[in-house]
Amino acid sequence: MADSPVAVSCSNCSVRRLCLPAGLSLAEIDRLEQVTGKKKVIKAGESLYRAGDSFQNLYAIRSGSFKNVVIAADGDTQITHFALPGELLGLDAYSTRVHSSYAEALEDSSVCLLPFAQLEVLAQQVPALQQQIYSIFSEELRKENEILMLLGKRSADTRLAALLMNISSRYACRGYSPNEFILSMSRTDIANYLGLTAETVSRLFTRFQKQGVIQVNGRVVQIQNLLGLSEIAGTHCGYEGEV
Amino acid sequence: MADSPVAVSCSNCSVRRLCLPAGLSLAEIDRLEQVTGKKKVIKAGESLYRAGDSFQNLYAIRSGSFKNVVIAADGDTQITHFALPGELLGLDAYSTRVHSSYAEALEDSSVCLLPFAQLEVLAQQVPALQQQIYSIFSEELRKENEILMLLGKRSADTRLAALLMNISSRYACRGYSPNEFILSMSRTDIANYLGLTAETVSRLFTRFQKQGVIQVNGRVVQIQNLLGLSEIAGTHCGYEGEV
DNA sequence: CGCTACATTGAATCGAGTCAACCGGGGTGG
DNA sequence: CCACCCCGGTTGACTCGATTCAATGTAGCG
Repeated sequence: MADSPVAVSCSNCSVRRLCLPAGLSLAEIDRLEQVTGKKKVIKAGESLYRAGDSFQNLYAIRSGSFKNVVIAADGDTQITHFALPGELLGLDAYSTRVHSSYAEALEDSSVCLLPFAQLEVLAQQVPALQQQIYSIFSEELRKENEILMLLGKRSADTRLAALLMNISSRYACRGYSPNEFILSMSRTDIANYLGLTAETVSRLFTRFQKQGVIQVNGRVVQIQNLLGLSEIAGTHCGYEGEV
Repeated sequence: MADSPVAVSCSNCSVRRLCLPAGLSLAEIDRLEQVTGKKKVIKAGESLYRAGDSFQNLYAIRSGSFKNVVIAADGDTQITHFALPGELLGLDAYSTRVHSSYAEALEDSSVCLLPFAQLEVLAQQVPALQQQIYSIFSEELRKENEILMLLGKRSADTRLAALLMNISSRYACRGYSPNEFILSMSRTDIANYLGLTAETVSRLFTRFQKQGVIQVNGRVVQIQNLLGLSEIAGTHCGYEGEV
């Protein structure tokens, strides 16, 4: 929401290190910027795309955060990802040409539109971009594997601790404090993502607080004992090397 | 195991429809075959690659089946995928250049080696191949999302029913009977994949049998009431459109 | 001011895990 | 050839973590 109306450019974007331009030369970034002209602002609670929408763009988050949600045939939902600045949304729609999930802003946010048809052509000409796209796809797969491990094998407290570690380290990557942050998602969202109920998540927050590993006040979280938290997470700290 | 020693070629491969050549012209497949020369046979229980191995190849399954397993810091494992002929293994290692998971043959199997460095160069020249690679990556992401839903939200019986539906439909895609098949994985593997214990899986098999939806004898499964099974799976049949 | 949505807390329930015993087939070695 | 063991699978009894249901608290907003 605090975005000035200046032209969008990767070269002065604060998350370029984490985003599509990573690993590209200045000349290559120049060419990329011819594709990434448009910016879009999304208010908290609004959708960037919906399940069923035709696939046109990838979206690179400039600021804010999103939840990515898949919907089962019976209407049940599962949050698969909390996305932060620098991350790409919409990758899973490429093969079917239709979005099978939706992305909803957790706070007022802004994104770059990346028309995939154009991006594809450019990647054909710029090997480094091609490689970066593969890299992002591959990294997404690796991250999903970590979450599978969390949902398949871990107890409730381990799951929540791992999520907190993960968010903390991703904020740190983006230059924010790893020890104090505001969760942009509700307890219900956290519970959905972790395969738990909101009640369980709430109880865990108060338990962690009693144990002295964190301090919670609504959505404001301070980590007071990072080591303790990582022990609860079982050294699966932030599910390792997450961005 | 039943593979003759003829040269590997995509054009006469029974799973080319499901694999990398899908959507390529004959001329393009010709070029692809210059990259995919080598075949490798893997015996049941052996690894195709291990966690920590450097990333050199993608592997396309010609025959047999594999489990893909991620390993946590504490040694705990999670099967993320049961892979069948036509599917690609190793995609998640691209970004780090190191395999973070391992792939183990569930039965005697054979694979094509796809040196990624060469594949990448070829994809740069052949847009249809480029698109097929994106498509496979994207499809993998979509499939993982379905599994997340399964692990995050579903009861034990729903999980197993969904897996059976999934395997059934994937066999059907490959020209085998959807109603009678031999599971190539152990109960323990199924349990690990579904986030359950072997005991629970075993109990479910006998319960499904008592309910008359399937007939089980060790690893031989006959589906007797597909509709009933899909109802237990909650219409999340085979987690939709799986290959 | 009161409505609504989100969050917390408590008590009771239940699904799946744990622990342990047992079965049966296949391979090994005496 | 048979005895034995080992491993995968099955079954039962008990336990426990997380859900469910319900009540209460709290903050933001028209």
